[in-house]
Amino acid sequence: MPLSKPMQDALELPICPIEPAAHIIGQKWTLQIVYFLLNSSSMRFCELQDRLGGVNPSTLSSRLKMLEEEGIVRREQISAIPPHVEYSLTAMGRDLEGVIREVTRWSNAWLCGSTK
Amino acid sequence: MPLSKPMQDALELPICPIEPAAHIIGQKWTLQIVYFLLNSSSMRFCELQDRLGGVNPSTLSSRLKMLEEEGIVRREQISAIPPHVEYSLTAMGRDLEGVIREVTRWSNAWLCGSTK
DNA sequence: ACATAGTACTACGTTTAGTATAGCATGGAT
DNA sequence: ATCCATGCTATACTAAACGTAGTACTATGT
Repeated sequence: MPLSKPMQDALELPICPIEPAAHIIGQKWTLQIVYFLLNSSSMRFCELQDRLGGVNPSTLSSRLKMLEEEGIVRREQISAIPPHVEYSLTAMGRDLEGVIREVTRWSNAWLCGSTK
Repeated sequence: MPLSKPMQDALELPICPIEPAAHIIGQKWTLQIVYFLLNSSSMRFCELQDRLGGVNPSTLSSRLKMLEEEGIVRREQISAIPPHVEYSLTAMGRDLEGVIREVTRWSNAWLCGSTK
């Protein structure tokens, strides 16, 4: 049954419950970044840059900053020699595994479908 | 030495299997459009516009066109009176339900967590 | 006949997001 | 001192999304 909304729709159009998530996921590179971090526990900036195949470093930088602010990615300065930075997923980020799994399934079924 | 790049790295960078899906999903409004169409079997242009809360009609138009080309959305001209257009999901689009379900779960767990 | 309203858009000009390319800062190694 | 690697930032450009307005069609009211 399609959700029919009576009279109060102007005031409170049924809020789309995925809107805040869509705001994060619906940005370029977010899903791919999470995908790679899920598979490798931690990665460096340049490593991500290589894997993502041609993302521009400004975009990657701001995307990682946003994901850190949202609590999805953790940034750690490693003071070893040579010092560097490692990015990994928080619990919140790791919990996106279900989303990634479903996206992968759908992608394999309908987009990369030739090898099903 | 960190990963030195011989000559064949272009050949064997593990391709990200969600890239084609991310290209579709990682565009503004796509997830919300699919969410609403999953819940209502078919919707009109203006109805989507209202529910999405302030999407610009050019963007909605091009997004629907893209989704139709990808095989996710079906567009039907209804020749009743008054004539209008109805948008609905194809089988490919309906199969995104698992993705939407996981996104909803994650969103409720971490973003809208206070309520529900 | 003419204006008004609903539906589904398109057109125009502006802002924001993302891009290509280059360069900077730090810390070894040579 | 010079070179390289890492992790970015800076600059200038293009593409995506935006707000607002308007068009084309049909129907309905005056």
